[in-house]
Amino acid sequence: MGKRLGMPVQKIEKNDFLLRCWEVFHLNGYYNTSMQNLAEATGLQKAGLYHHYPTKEDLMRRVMQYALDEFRAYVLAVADELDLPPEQRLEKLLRRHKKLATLHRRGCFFANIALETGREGQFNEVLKTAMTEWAATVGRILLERLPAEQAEREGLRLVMEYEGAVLFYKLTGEEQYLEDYVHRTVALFNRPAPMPA
Amino acid sequence: MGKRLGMPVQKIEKNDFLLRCWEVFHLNGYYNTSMQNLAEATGLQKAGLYHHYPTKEDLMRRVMQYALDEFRAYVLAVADELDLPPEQRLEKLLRRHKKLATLHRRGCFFANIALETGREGQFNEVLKTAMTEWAATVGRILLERLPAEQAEREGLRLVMEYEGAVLFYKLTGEEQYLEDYVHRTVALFNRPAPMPA
DNA sequence: TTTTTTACCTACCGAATGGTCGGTAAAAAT
DNA sequence: ATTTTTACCGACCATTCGGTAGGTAAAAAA
Repeated sequence: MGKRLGMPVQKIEKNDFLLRCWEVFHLNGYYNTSMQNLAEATGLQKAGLYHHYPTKEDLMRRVMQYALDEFRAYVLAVADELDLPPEQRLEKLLRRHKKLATLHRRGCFFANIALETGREGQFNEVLKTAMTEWAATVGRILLERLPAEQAEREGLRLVMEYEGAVLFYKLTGEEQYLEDYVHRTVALFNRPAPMPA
Repeated sequence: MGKRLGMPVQKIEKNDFLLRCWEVFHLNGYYNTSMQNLAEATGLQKAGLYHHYPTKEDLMRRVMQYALDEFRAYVLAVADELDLPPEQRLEKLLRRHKKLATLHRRGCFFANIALETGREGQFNEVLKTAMTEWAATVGRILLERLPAEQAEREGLRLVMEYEGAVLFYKLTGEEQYLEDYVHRTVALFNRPAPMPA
């Protein structure tokens, strides 16, 4: 697929490479992942990594961009499946995220890295983009059933609540926390919305 | 203050020691904190730390227990201030947690460590205790205004939403996320509770 | 007064860390 | 056919890592 030009035998496709790095970072966190770990996971040698990326931080930044792209394509894109009614779109979107979170029982990649690096951290820009975009996307779905201002607020609130649910899931291993979240969110949305002004 | 017996000149009080370690762990995370960092923060030498705690993991475990004790005494204890009406107790409790979260802009210590170490992590037991105890405490306050089952569910949900708000706060630095959370939570609680069955 | 116990230090260990250097081989460009 | 560009590797580097060994000094116990 898509051979790039001017290269001798490439051992691994770029997207495959980024995926494997993402898996390792997601599993171990940023600081607890070594370049050696990444080399083993991708089949390259450590120096091979440095040929493509000058530092670990740069590599991570690239991985985060990749994760954001995948997140958009796999989760957020559901919001544009306009053949479905908004309630079903919301549920489908939430279930996709749930599948990601439970994949290796690692929860939300962005939240993990955000809380690990945090305080004006090196990756805050991408992380901020991911989270706000997510909240905005949920808000956009809600817009079809709720007044504009309320939809936006509620989209943000739902994402917050979801991240909390993931935290409890990660701690306990109980998928029920996520399942309950999806249920009560969908239920909330299937009603005429008895929210306070 | 409480001199312990059978000791030569102690350089630092035990609680002061644990507090300083907690600060460092809270600021840098677990993996990104070295024993050297902790030594510098406490005024001891590295080997001095190992005299008191056999491994970094053991030390962290002790710090987490300390954090849990402080959390109980400073935040959760508010739930027992029965001279206040439950609404005010809830708000006071939330504001205390907010003060902790904004202290060094580091958010919730327990959530940070949970998401960093996670997957059947070394500290999950204490973390689970902290989080569920917190949710239960909020639920106990709500019990005075809501039916039992609903109070428990809502206590958990409020904690989840709070952790999500902290995540956004950490990413953006916007304290407003936390302030909004407190406002809408207290507002929600000051009404006759229009929750779905 | 001697012995024990404790708190802590200096100096060190092997392993792992992020990162560099100088190659090699193959495809592509000339 | 030659040169350039690229992907990658083995070996290495200084530093830091978690952790240990052996000692010193002082308070407490005997």
